[in-house]
Amino acid sequence: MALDLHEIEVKWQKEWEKQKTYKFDEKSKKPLFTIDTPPPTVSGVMHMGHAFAFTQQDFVARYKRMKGFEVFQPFGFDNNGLPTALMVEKKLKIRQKDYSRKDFVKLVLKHTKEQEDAMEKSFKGMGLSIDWDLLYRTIDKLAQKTAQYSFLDLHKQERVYQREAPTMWCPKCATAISQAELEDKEEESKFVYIEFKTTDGEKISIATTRPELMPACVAIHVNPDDKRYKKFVGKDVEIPFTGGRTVKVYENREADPELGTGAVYHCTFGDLDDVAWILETNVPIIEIINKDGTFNEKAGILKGLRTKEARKKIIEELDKAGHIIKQEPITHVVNTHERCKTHIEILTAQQWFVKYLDLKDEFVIKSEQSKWIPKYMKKRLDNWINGLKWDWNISRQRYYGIPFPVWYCKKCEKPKLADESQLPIDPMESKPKGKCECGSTEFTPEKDVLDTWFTSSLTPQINGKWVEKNKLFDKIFPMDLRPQGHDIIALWAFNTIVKSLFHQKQIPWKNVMINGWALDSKGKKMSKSLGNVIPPEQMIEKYSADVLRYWAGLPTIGEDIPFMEKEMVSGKKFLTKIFNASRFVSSACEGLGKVDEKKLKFWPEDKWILSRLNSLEISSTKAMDSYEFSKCLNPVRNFFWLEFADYYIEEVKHRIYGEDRESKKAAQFVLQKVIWETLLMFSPFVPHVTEEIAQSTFKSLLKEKSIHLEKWPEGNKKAVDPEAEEVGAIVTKIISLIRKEKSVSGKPLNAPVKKATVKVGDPEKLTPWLETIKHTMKIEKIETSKGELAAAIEL
RNA sequence: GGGCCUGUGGUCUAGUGGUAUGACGCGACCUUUACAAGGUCGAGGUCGGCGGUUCAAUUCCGCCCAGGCCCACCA
Repeated sequence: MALDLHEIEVKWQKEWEKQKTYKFDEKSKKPLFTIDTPPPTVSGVMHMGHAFAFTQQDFVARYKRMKGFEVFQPFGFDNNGLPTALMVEKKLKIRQKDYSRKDFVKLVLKHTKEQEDAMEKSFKGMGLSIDWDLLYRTIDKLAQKTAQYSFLDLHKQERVYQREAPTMWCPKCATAISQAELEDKEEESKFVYIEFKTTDGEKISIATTRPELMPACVAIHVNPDDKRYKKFVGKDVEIPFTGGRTVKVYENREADPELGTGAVYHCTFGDLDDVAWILETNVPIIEIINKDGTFNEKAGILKGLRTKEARKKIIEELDKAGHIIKQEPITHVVNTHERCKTHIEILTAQQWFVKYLDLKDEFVIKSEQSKWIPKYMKKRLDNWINGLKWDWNISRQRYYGIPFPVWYCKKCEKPKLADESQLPIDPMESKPKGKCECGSTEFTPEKDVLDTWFTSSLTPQINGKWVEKNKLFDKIFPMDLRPQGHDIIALWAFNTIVKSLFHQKQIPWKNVMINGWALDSKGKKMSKSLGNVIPPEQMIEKYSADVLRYWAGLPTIGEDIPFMEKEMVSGKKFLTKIFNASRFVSSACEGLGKVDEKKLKFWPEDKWILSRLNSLEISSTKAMDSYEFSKCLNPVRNFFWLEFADYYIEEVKHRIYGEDRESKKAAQFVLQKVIWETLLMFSPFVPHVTEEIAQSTFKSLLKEKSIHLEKWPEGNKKAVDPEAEEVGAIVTKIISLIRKEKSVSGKPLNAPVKKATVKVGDPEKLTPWLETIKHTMKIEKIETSKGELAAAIEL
C-alpha cells in the first residue's frame, strides 16, 4: 500500500482548523490546563529546535486534552526589540541610523509580518494542537500596554529607578545591554608591556591587553604582598601623552603578582573589575569612549578613532617614545554582545533599572514552588540568581521596541509617567496628562525603549490579558506549564518569575518543563557557520511531520538529542506498521458489531494481552503525568510491535480464520480493543496517522469528532493479571524457540511440525496454552516436561 | 575557579540492588492469507576507570578520567 503521508497530514491539518478541534473555550466547565508557550523570535524560519521543543509541548497539550482538560495552548511571535531589529537590519542590509525612527519601525513591522507568515505555515505543518485564534505578538498593542503597565506598577512599588551608572554598552548596536546578554568569546590578542615613570624618576611597567585605554588610566594597582612594588605604593606615576597627568599606585589584593608584570593599570572602564575598583579608590572617572564607539577629546591623540585603530596607533606612539618593553601574543576571553558578537565597552549613561538584587534569596526560595522538570534545571536558575551582580538595566537606546511611558519636565527634569488610561502610548507622539509637580507643562519624551525581555517576561500576563482586567487572567494565572529551553533559564524563566512576584505576588507557573536541544548527528549545535543545519521542512517533505514528531518523543525530557536521519527511517517504518496492523485488525473484525464483554470466553492469550494492555496504560498514564513522554511512547511502541503484532496477532489468526464463532468473537473483540487503545496512546505523538486510521478504519469506535478529543485510556488495575503476564512471556519465549528451530532448518514459519517437545519450569501452567501454541506454530502434537526452558521439533 | 548534566554492543538509546531494553547497521534463513518500506533467528556489550557498602552493583557512596552546558575570571 502506497501511503501518502503528506496528503493525509495536510488533509487533517485543514480539517482540524475547520472543525476548530483545538479551540480553547473560555466558558468550558472542564478544568483548565494552561500553557505559557514560548514565542519564537521572528526570523522567517522554523528551525529543528523549534520543531523539537514545540512537539514535546504538544504531546503534553494533547494528552491533557484527552484527560478531560480544556487546554489553553496559544502561540506567540516575538518580534519585539533588539534581536528583531538586528535581524531586519541584517536581512535588508540597512542600519537604523540611516532612517527616521518612524520609518525604521514601519520597515521592521512590515518585514517581520512576512517572516511571521512563513513561520506560521511551518509551525502549522507540524500538526501542533494550537488554538491559532490566541495568536499574540510581543510588539502588539496588548503587549505594549502590558509592558508599559508593568513599568508603571513597578514604579508605584518603587522597584524601578533611574541613574547615571556604568553600563555595559554595545558600540555596534549603540545601546546598553544587560548582564544576561553577554557572551564569552575567545580571542587572539596582544599583551602589551608598557613602561611608566614615577614623578621621582623610577620606572614601573604594567601589562595590558587594552593599551588604547591608557588615556583613561586612573590608577595603578599592585598586590600588597608583592615586594617588588612596595616602594611604589602611594607614588605618582606619569601617563604619557596626557600633558603630564599622574595617577597613584594602590595596593589591591586582586592584582595577581604572577600575571604580566604584577602591576595592573586601572582604566575607566576596561572591564567589570574597573567598575568595582572605582568605588574602592575614589579616583576620578575619565570616559574616553563615546556611545557610538569612537574615542573623544579626552583620549587626546586617539580622538576620533575606534578601539581597533586606537590600539594600533597608541602602540606605535608608545613604541616611538620608548615606552613599549615587549608584546606577547595571548589568547583570552572577552565579553561580547551575544546578538552581534561585538566587544562590549563600559561607559556611564542615564538608564532605568529594575531593582531586584535585594531579593535574590526570595527568588531562589519562591521559584522552588514550581515543579521543575527535570529537577536539576532549577539549579541552573539558582546558580544564575546567586551570581547576579547588577540590577536589571531595562533601557535600550534603540528605535525599535516598546517605548517607556515617560517624559521629563523641561524645567525641573523630573520624570513624568503616563497615566494608566493612556496606555499604550508613545511619548514621542503624545503628551502626558496634567502638569509636572513644579507646575511646568513642558516635557521632553524619553527616547529609549524597553529591553525586549521586559516584555517577554510578561507572557502569562499577555496571554491572560491582565491589563484588560477581565476574568480570563484570574482563570489562567498561575499557568499550569511553562515549556522552554535551558539556554534561556536565566533570561526568560528568571525574568518572568521576577515580574510575577512583583505584580501578582506569586510564582507564574505550577510546572516548568525544560526541553533539550536538537543537535546535529554528531552531537554538535546546529549553526549556519558550521553548515550543519537541517531544516525541519526538508525532513517533513521527505518523511512526514508524524515521523519528525516521533523522533521528538524519543529522548528523555531535558536531554539534548542528536538528529539522525536513520531515526526518520525507523519512524517511517513504525507508521507503516501501524497502518498495516490496523488494516489487518479491521478486516479481521468485520461483522463484529456490538458485544457484551462479560459474555465473551477469553483464551489465555486474550487474558495475557489484555493484562499487558492495562499494565501499560497505567504506566503510560503515570509517565505522561510526569511529562516523561518517552517513557510512554517507547514502551507502547514496543508493546504494540513486539508483543501485540509479533505474537498476539499470530496467536489468534487460527481463531479469526476458524469456524468456532465464540472463539472468533473473543479474539475479534480483543484485537479491536488493543489496537484502538494503542492508537489512543499513540495519538498525542503521531496525530495525523492516528486520526486517519480512526476516521477511515475505526469510525464506529469514535465517540467524538476527532480521536484527539477521545478519552485517554488510563488502564484498570483490576484487569492486570500478573500470572497471565508471566506465563504469556514464557509462551512468547517458547514460540520464539520454535521459530528458531524452523529458521535454522531453513523452513518457512508456517511449515508443519509433527511433534514438539517443550521443557518448561512449570508444565501445568502451560496446559491452557497448548492449543494456542499448536495452532500458532502448526504443530500436530506437543509434549511438555519439567526442566529448563527449551524446545525441540520434529518436522 | 564555581555549579550542573552525561558516559550502557559499531552508532543512538531504555532500564534495574541479582550480568541488561529497543532502534539503526551487520549476518543467515523465510515470498507465512496485515505488512519484503516485511517476518524469524543470530553475532556483537567485563553497562567510562579505580576503590568502598552489600551475600550480590551497571544500578548506592567516594575519588578519578572523558565529553557537554551554565556562570565567574583572565589587567
